Amino acid sequence: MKNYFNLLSSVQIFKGINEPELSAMLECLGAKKVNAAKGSFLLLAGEKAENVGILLSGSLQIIKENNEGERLILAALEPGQIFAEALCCAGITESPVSVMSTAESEVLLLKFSRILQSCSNSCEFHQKLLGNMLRLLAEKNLLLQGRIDLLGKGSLRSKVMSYLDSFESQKMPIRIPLNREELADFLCVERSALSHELSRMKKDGLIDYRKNEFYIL
Amino acid sequence: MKNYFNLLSSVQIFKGINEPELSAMLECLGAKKVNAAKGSFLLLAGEKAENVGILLSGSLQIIKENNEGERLILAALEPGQIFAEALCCAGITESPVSVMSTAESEVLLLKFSRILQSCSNSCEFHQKLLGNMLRLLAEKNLLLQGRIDLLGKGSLRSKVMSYLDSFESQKMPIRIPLNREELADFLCVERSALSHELSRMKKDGLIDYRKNEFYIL
DNA sequence: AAATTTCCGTGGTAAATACCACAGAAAAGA
DNA sequence: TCTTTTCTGTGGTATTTACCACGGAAATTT
Repeated sequence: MKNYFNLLSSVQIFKGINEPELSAMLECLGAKKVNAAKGSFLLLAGEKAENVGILLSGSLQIIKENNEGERLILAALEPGQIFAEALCCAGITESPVSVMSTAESEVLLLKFSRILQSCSNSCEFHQKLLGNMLRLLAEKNLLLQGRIDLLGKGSLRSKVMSYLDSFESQKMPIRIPLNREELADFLCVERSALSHELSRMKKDGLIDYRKNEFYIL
Repeated sequence: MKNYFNLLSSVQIFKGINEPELSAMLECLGAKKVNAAKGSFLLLAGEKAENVGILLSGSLQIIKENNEGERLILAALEPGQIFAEALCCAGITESPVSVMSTAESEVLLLKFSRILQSCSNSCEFHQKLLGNMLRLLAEKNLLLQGRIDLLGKGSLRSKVMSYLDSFESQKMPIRIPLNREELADFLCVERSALSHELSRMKKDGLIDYRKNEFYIL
């Protein structure tokens, strides 16, 4: 497990916990490393999530199938990210989503019940762990809230402005990390409709842009 | 404080904690009851939230002002509901929202730092409290996620269907708790556009409804 | 460099939704 | 009961967005 220390120490859920403590904790938490072949599932919709997962290597997708059988990709996970934490914390008995490995992946599973209960060794870092967990959930909460604000905007134009405003703290050539198609997906609109609106906004003197460098005027 | 025991025991954050334990915990948590006059603010945008609030009586609104100075009401709280928990847990130093009392209100404030640290009395119910907190945040998380799914739907028709589907476990006359205007707000569309689409859906044989009783056909 | 692929803007049309106005139904009050 | 107010549906028009098709720019590959 030690070869993953660098990665694990960068995982938000273990923030502020250093190596010797971490090793003890992993023991406490019933950590189990599993390998997932490409195309295999770490969690199926309908199951109960008993473990919080940490992706060590490879890649995962969080997938939701609607009643028409269409697969919607809710998120693509990279190494270091965690999954199923909200399901565990909420005690959901029938997961609405599945987790699929999209490559040969290594995953660390932590028993959620052990996260909650202070372990028999009563290791002093449970508190830190719980604080981290709270912070993670709360941050995601605020992130989701922001996304709802944005999606609730009536017009495509205000969605774009909201999106750009979310970078407000930074200096002006705003370099957005999404290409047009990804931005359109994020704003839940058509790519070409987005392009149309962007050029209208440029014509109206609201913004300027070249590829993914934007300026609010 | 005792006169609020019935209310407090129904507050999710105290679920599973009975009266004698609760009294001790409130001490632990530095609970402080404050009265808020109508129109006064319990938290201002830009401040740091240090306390988790529980509304005992009266009513509160969570308000966000955008850069055009328009006030958007994010939520209206009723007695028994809590607020500022996500801000506290995420350690946000500049709240993006304000909390205003819209009536003569009584509020219980709990120091967040005390929630996190196991208190000197090391009362055994901190663990339960933390578990409740995790659950609350996670449930809200999933709720928000569902709302994003819905808002991301392209058409008004699929928004309506998503909304109705969310009641799927229940038997058929689905009684929705919102009137047309509120439903329109929730779906982020115009009320009259919603009415138009509803009657089209009825004409197309997808649904039937009378006032707020709906049937999926 | 040439060829291929991906990305992006644009025109035009169809469809969806917003917006306005109004009227009847239902609910609340007097 | 009568009045008043709120809620809901509907018609009509304006606006917005989706959708399709295409071509040029930029990046990638050969």
